[in-house]
Amino acid sequence: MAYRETEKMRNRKAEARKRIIECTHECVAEGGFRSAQITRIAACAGVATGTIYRHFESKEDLFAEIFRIATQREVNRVAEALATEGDPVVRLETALRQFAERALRGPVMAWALIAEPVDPKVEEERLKFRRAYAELFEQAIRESIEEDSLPVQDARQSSTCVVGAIAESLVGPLSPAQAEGADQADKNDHDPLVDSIICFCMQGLTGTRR
Amino acid sequence: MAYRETEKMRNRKAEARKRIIECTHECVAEGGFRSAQITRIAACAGVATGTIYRHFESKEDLFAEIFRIATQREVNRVAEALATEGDPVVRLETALRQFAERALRGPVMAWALIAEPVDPKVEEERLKFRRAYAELFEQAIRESIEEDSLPVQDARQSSTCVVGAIAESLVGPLSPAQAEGADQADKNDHDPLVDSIICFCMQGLTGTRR
DNA sequence: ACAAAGAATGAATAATGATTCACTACTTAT
DNA sequence: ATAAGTAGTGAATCATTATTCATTCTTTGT
Repeated sequence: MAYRETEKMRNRKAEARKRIIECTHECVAEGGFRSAQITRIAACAGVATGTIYRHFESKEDLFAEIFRIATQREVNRVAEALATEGDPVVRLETALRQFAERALRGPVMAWALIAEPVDPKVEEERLKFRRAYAELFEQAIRESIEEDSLPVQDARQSSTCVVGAIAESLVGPLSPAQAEGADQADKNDHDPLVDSIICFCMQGLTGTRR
Repeated sequence: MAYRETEKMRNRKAEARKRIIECTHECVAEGGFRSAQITRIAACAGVATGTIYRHFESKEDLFAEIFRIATQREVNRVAEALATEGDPVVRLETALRQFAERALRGPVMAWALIAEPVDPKVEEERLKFRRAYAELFEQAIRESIEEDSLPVQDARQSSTCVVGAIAESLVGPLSPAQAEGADQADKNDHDPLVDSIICFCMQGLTGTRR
């Protein structure tokens, strides 16, 4: 009875774990899950490959955790935008814009979260992610319909279309613009591209020219 | 000087090649490019793995060819629907419906063509595929704008949104419905799901309630 | 029937990348 | 200082697949 886990050790381990998570996030944001190999992540975090496995059961588990974290952040932003007071359609538009802007700011990560093929455990997280979005957008659409701010429609389906329209708009730019995309990252909040996407989506929802 | 390639042999080879192509198509339609391994394809086509390489330079080349063929078929259908006479907006709607129905009928193949990550040579084909669609839908949208049948908009962007809305609508059903999807394959031409997608898209394009 | 040429074969090889594990180094309590 | 226990290491292993190539089988012209 000599060694007993102490606070100091717990902290150190927690830090290592955090570092691994951050590096994985970084790798995924750079090239998607596909390019995030354990070896690369380990090197980036400054630990041995084996160390990864002291902190995570498997690559799948690690990825699932990354996914959960990244997703939570996105969903929270949208939820915030939807939680304000005022015209429900305006709130919806704001939330969609939020979503589109964030996605276009980090297209590789957005693609990884939305469409990149992943292993089952990660896919499971993705389903929760989708459900979370569905609940948010759908709910907002549904409320708007009840208030006669939107015409009657299949809220779930409309929500899907909206997410798809935005996703596709960024998958296109993905192959050529990957490198340059990072440059124009955080400067302008008023991209005409976003405007035209949002315009399409809002028209799709409202059936009203804007 | 004994053996000289004869007509009979040429035919036999051509048949083998065709069989390989068909089986590859089948495998891709079943589980995407990812699940189409050379061994599986060879087994399905009733030849040895090595034989595949007598007909195709590499897996990438084979896939590129499959992609080209499948794509050509899809694009042709849409082109046909767009080539008719009459109200350009109606033609557009018909073409979109065509596209959506076909995609939802074979969602795995559609996903493979639209969004599955693939090797560079295949990705190159995908770019051509995208360009072909862009040219079709965009052109139609552009013409409609000129005739004042559609409000002024970024035709390229709208086309992207439309493709995305449809694609996302089928990616959702993909994971759960894969198996059952095949069953309801070719029966009904009037799916309410398609209706609501098309409704959203047309409203997105026109800004008019329908 | 025979020999020359090509086609087909599939076991062996190569390449990639996740995971393990025998070992070392470090922490802690006595 | 020492022993007991834990964390970290990274080369070795395992698994998966594309690709090769020495060998066998077929076809063809004489």
